[in-house]
Amino acid sequence: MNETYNPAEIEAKWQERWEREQVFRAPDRPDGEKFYVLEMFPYPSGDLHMGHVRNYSIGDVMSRFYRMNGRQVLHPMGFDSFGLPAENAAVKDGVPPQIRTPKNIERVRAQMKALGFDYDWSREIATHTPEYYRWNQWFFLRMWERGIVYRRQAAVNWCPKDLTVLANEQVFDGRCWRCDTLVEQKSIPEWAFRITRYAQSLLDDLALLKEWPDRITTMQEHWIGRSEGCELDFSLVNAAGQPTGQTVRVFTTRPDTTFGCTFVVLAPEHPLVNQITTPEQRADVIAFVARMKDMTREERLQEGGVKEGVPTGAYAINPFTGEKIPVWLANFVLAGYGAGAVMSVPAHDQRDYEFARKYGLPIRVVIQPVGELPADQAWTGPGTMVASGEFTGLSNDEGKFRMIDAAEQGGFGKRSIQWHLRDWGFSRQRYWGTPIPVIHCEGCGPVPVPDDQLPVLLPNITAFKSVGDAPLGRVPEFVNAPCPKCGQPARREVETMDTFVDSAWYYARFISPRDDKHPFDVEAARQWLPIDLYIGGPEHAVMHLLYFRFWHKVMREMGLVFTPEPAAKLLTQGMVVAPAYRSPSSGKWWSREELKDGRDPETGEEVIVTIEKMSKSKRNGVDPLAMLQRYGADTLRLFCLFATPPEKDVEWSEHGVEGAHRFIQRVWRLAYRNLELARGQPFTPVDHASLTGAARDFNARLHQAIDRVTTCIAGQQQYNTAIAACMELTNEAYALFPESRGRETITGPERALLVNYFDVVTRLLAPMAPHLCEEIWAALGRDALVCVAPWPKADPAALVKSEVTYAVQVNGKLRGEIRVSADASRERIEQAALAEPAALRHREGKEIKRVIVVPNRLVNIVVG
RNA sequence: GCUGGUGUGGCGGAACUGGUAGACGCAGUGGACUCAAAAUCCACCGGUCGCAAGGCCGUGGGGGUUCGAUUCCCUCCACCAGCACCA
Repeated sequence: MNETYNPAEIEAKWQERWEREQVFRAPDRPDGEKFYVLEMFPYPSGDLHMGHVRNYSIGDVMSRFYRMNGRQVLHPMGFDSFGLPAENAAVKDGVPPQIRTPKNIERVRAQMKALGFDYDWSREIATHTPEYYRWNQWFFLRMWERGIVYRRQAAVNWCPKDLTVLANEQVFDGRCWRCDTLVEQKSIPEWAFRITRYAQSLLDDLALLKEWPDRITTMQEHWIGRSEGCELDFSLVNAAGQPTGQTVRVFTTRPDTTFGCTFVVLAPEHPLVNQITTPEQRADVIAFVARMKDMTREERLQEGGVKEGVPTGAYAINPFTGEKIPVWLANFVLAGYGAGAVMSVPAHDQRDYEFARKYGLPIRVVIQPVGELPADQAWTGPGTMVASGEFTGLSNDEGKFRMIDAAEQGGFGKRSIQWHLRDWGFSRQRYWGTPIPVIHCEGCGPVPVPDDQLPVLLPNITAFKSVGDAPLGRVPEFVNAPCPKCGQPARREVETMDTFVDSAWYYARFISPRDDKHPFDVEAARQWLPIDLYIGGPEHAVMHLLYFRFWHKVMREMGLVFTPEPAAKLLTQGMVVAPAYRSPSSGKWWSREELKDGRDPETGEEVIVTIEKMSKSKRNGVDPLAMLQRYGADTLRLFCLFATPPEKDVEWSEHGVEGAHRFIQRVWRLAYRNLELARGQPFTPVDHASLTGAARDFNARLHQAIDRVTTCIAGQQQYNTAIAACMELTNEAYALFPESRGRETITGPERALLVNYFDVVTRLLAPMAPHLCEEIWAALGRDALVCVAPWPKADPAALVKSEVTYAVQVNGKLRGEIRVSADASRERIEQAALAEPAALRHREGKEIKRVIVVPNRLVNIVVG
């Protein structure tokens, strides 16, 4: 230990020793209480950003904390290394992904090591390697056998910039989740996972996720979107009322309002549109359908809720009233939901109401609320059924069930549940992903590649162009293959898998990452899973986290895992944000350095300052490597943890970093200055009862700090307050052992307290600032590493207070304080409070009505 | 519009189960050390009235329950996030 704190030197030293001694290596199977902590693995883009540093720092605290608490810890790391950015970069600069990716992984891994994270690197995986993706293919085949994989022709979300299909979850506000481009609709064949088969269990099991943030489970609940109701068939008739033999099926959650249904509306894409449109309406209908088709889904929904429609000229029979009602088309009816058709009840549905008012369609009230019907809008609440034939007089709740029963008996309807969740279309028209193990044969159709031919290797493409078809189709050696069934020449599937497939099960691969016979060791997985703590950003609330749960349920059915859910606890950490500067006229982003006196350097106009997530495009990023060089890993980590609780966004602050750095140096200086006194001394239990004065207070603080830090980390996961407790303790140590105090005066129990302070503070801080603590720990003469030292335990005797401070209030207002011994009787406390001079002043001349004594807290004297 | 969340000093944030609001850090002010500066150490640091002792106000606004409310209830406001014509 040197006089000056030199992070570069000590951090490299300890990282090297940790690696040499393999201290973070997890056993194949845990032989005690286990703790599996996992951070969402990164896409290796080349350099870590601050968000990663924060995410991984949190995981590292938990991992190190539980290791010191005697758990068998599994804390692995890998790379989500397939994906578009590498491929898009290749189009730009010609460096193919298979060259770029391993280089990037090396850089990122080195950066992670420089930050001192305690990963078990022997378990590293990278999803772009055949050793990994062959198991994606293996799962694909198993899921095919189970009917979970299928091929469909569907209207898909197409990102024209990334040139690929996107699943529903991957579209935000009509834009691509990755590049923010407006998504188009396109009809092409694709592969899909039947995730909807698991909709009910994905929904039900949210209840098991008690340690997931509510907002994440709520978002999933909404996304899965279960809606209960019934389907009803409406027979079609012509204008003269003669049956055409066709029926249109609608879905409704409000069968109780059917007597008020005065028209039926189809989606413009509804398959019946062509057949039922009358000649008189044909021109209007064709124009309307064409106009809707030209609009993106986004535009169609965007129009501020303007309802538009056109009559088809056809009519339907309301199955309950027998009445002839018109059939319309409207923009607000979606082909993809329910039956693509609705029965419109304008009196009791706001959309239908607006539509009916606009086009002069009849509005018929069939549910009477307790009070008045609202004016100028639909009544969508509960009530009594009126004008509803035999159901009149029932509550609408009961009517709902009776009418479904009637419809089922009449053969024109049935109970039905609709879901917002769609199947997961996972084929991607790109190169850098897992090849889909299928061969298309003219005679046999799509044929799965047999297991013994796995992996289907990704061919080595080196020339990239930006075109809208799958690049693998341009590699004849890859495409041409014999049909596994009939042996005739056939063509391989040229699309690749969505990279969310890779991340759907990687947590299980970490259990036995080198297994070349199975995706993972089932017995080891039984012991290691579920993940005890999963940490990542909330942006994956309904993409990754839904697929990940789905895949786990499939694996459970396959007998590979044994818990209903993959992760017991989820911690969603906030973003790292910083001020960003934008010109109001050009919309151009500037870095802080580029600004001239806070103004746009080109136009001189005042820039708009907003707090934004750190990003290259907004030019407000801070490079972790530069910070690492300037302050060291411990400071950087400590800042990320101290600034704010983990779920909140943390605003980057250079001042804040300096504060963290200052604290580290404060601990360092105190240690260095007292090294001679403390070296070679073991932790010495001190008899608290024998201590007096400042020494006694200090010992109490020391043990309180142990308590606080432990509950802050294990309980509420508030690392900011854990660190604050260490700072307070250090401030106390400075007060008791100031620099001015001669070393020779620190003897006996005081010397033991000094030693114990270092002994405890290095262990308490070790999960957060591990290198600093190793260095001081070693300087104290400890042989073993602090990262495997046992977590300190508070001495209960030191936590018991002999004297307690009571606040004295008069009518709830603080007036003074008294100190009484901890075992004082209620009467003694009351007496002392009544004698307190300040309180006395405030109640003189008034009658005491009541005295409230709250043990260990306060005395409130109520006067009148 | 719906759902969820948040609102505390100049700033980031603390506060157990209703019990002394503002821990800890940042910024700021003053002092010690220094030839000087930096670094460091110490002290002060919500507003307001007051020379002071001390008083009054104060956790988005208003109301309520309570001896006592940042915490519980009602209501309003602001901001953030997600979903959004889902029948």
